[in-house]
Amino acid sequence: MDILKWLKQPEKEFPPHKELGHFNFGVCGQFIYEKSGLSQSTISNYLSQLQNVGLITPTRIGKWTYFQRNEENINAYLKEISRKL
Amino acid sequence: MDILKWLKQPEKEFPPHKELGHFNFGVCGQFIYEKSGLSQSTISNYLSQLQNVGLITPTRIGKWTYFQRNEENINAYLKEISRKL
DNA sequence: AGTAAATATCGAAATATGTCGATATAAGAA
DNA sequence: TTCTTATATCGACATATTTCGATATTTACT
Repeated sequence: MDILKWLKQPEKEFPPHKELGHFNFGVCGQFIYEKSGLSQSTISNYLSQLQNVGLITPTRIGKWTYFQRNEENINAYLKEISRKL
Repeated sequence: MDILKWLKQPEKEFPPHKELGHFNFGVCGQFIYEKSGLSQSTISNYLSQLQNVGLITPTRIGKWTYFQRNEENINAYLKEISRKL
């Protein structure tokens, strides 16, 4: 599952958001679900775990929730990994 | 389990090797086992998995097998992780 | 109020991982 | 050759992770 990777370049990986017209808040869950090939519940579960550990930040706008990378925490996590390895 | 981390600075983490007198080939499995608090079979299993994926390199000398970090592969792995994240 | 779309939650099943004890193998020492 | 020590392998079990379908919740639209 390459969700975090996809979120690096949303315009490259996903169709445009009809309502919003931009990716400033990341990508809506529906698109991630559709691209993933997994079930909606599985993806929702993934996304909420990524939220819980702080690697992505959700923004709800109307019916949609957009998910964007939290670069700060991702970098901190990478540093932690490189300390462990 | 911080085996890879321990192997970064063997002189700091382990007693000296009686027979060898240095850590040029890394640290013997026995010391890693003793420090770990896990069973010998578990540690041997860990070590062989780390070998299989190329993150450590074993050197058998007499009765002992010494394990050292494979910095090249560790760095490649870190890069791969940072691409995925 | 009623319906539809996006997302979240719950419980279950399948699979993977971590860990062990017992046993095997390899090498040096007696 | 036999014994001891270091390491590897095997089979089993417990726990964790992945994934699902069903259902609940939230929000907008009719």
